[in-house]
Amino acid sequence: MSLTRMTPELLSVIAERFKAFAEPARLQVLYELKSGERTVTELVAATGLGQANLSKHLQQLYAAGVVSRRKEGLFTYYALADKDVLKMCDLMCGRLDRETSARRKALSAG
Amino acid sequence: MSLTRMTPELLSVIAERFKAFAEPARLQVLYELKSGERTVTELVAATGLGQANLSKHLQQLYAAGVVSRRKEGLFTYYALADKDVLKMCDLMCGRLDRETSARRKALSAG
DNA sequence: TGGTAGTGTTACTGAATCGGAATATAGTGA
DNA sequence: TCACTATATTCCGATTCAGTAACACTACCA
Repeated sequence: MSLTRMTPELLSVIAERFKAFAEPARLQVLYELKSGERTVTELVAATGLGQANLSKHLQQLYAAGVVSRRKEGLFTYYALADKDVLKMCDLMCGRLDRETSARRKALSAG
Repeated sequence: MSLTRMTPELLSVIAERFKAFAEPARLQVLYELKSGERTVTELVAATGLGQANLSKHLQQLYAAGVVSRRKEGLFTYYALADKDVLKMCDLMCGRLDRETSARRKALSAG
């Protein structure tokens, strides 16, 4: 929210971007792409998602600027768009970590 | 994704957290809370959202650990849970900034 | 005690969305 | 050209979700 003005349009765009991360299947894809670019077939095998389903998720991730793609013959290689993608996930996971450990502490303190 | 293992349950939890940010109305609330805690009535006035609608959004934000709350008499004061909430938004906005400026550059170069 | 204001909850409707099956498209090789 | 493979797209049923109206609850005050 460092942006100067918060118009409804801008809020929608930001919400769209977050929505890209707000799905287990898409997070799973990002997790797989962490170790490098992958073809759709590889991602199907790694995630267990259906090909059509995965393809649609990849379009969404691409439209949201979360992943990049590169065509090579029959194959399409997908990769994380930049480092901030993982930073984003780490930040969210960090929040989770602190929360669960706080809850653990609260429970043990009883 | 710094977490060691990525189970389906964990992916769901993370997705839930992102979902809290993935809505213009909720982002608007977070934007308002940036400058300090607010009552529900104040948020209704500031955002233009219906009271029932806003109340539900606040429950979701609270359940996701994004905001904290404090009751005082009739009023309930909501506030951002921690600094990482804004960090998250800034990170996303930063991505947007770079992207739009890159697009601008591409257009002017084109 | 009754009334009022702030907030939360429930029931409902329309819109968005996920997943799968079938189909379409594009590149490759015989 | 024909078949085959990798990927994208369309259509559909089921589920989820935002918004609204009506109602419930609770704290305060006369």
